[in-house]
Amino acid sequence: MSPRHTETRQRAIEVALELFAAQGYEKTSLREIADRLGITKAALYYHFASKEALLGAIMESLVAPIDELVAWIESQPRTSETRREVLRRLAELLGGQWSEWIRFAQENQPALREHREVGQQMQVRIVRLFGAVIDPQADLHEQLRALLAVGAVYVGSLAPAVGMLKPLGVEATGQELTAAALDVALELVGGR
Amino acid sequence: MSPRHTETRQRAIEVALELFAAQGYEKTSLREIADRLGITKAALYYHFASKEALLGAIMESLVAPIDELVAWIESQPRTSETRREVLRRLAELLGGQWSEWIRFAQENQPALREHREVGQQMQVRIVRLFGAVIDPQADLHEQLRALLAVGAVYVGSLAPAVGMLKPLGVEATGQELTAAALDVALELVGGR
DNA sequence: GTCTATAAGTAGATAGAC
DNA sequence: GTCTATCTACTTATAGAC
Repeated sequence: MSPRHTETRQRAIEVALELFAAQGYEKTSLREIADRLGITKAALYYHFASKEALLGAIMESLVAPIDELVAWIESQPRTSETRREVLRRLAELLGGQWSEWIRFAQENQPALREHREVGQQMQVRIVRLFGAVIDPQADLHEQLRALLAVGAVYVGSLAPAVGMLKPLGVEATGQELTAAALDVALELVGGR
Repeated sequence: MSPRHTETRQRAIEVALELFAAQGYEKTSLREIADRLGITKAALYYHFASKEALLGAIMESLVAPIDELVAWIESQPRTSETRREVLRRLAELLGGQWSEWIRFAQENQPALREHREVGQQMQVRIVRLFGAVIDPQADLHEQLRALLAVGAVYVGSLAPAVGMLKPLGVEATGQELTAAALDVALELVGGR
């Protein structure tokens, strides 16, 4: 059992998230993380029993805000207006505090899949999030539109991060794209 | 210079693509690839000067069909109907022969980014593909709708592969989702 | 074209002092 | 909590025989 709330431990989680997102999980060595923290590899092992444990700690810290949103969602009535509000909040989050995690998850799917408990924990959240937008009573076509609505919000938050806009000659800020994506998403679940 | 068209070389490319897509580039060792081929590591080095060269060879084999589509696109007049046809062909390809590559690229972004020539080669194609759907004369909002249209097709091809459908209780085949995604995409570029 | 053998490096992880 | 030192288990890559 390692200490849960030390300063170094917290910094390690932040640094590791950043490096994992930038270079990938496999490519990032514990030595590199330790160097950035100004400590040694061995010291890092005081805080985390293994590299995988460090990955787990990152997930824990990221899963908390997701749980809040999911809890709020599931406390709401399953109306069309709730679905629209979910999309709004999702767009907000994906463009904001989650953007780093999205990059991280996007670039480390193999690692997350390998470490099962860690990865499935996340999968469950995502499924519940999607579940809040998809009406189980609706017909297939409408369900798929809802699925794609979430996809649109996702793509809208992803494209600017990937630097897809400028090479295309599209003069838009990330915010503009996110807003446009939300428009499209709302339209898709709006019953058209 | 290694031989370009030997049997073993071709099989190596296929096996490597499969393993890289399944486990990630870093996690897959040359020993593992060699074992699957029934040869030794050193023999593999006869065909590819390095691990990175093997990655490059994979890209080469995948880039060819993309170039064909892009060439066709750019030979067509820039009409609204062309854009719609591009989306149709894109959906077809993403659901078919490209699906393995998409998975591969999706899961190996860090590796592809690191090996510059290899990764940017691909980036160029993608930009040209998007460029065929986005009308440079249109206003920003319409451009973003086109961007999201491609995103929808992409998500439509991705979701079934990721196994996102069943956990959500959505009873659809990959084909149905791909078709629905195409519907949505066409709607998005259809002038609302 | 494929092999054996081995070089040279780096990873994750541990022991034990301070 | 952090250190030095070390272990083991790989990895990519090369040299040279067959």
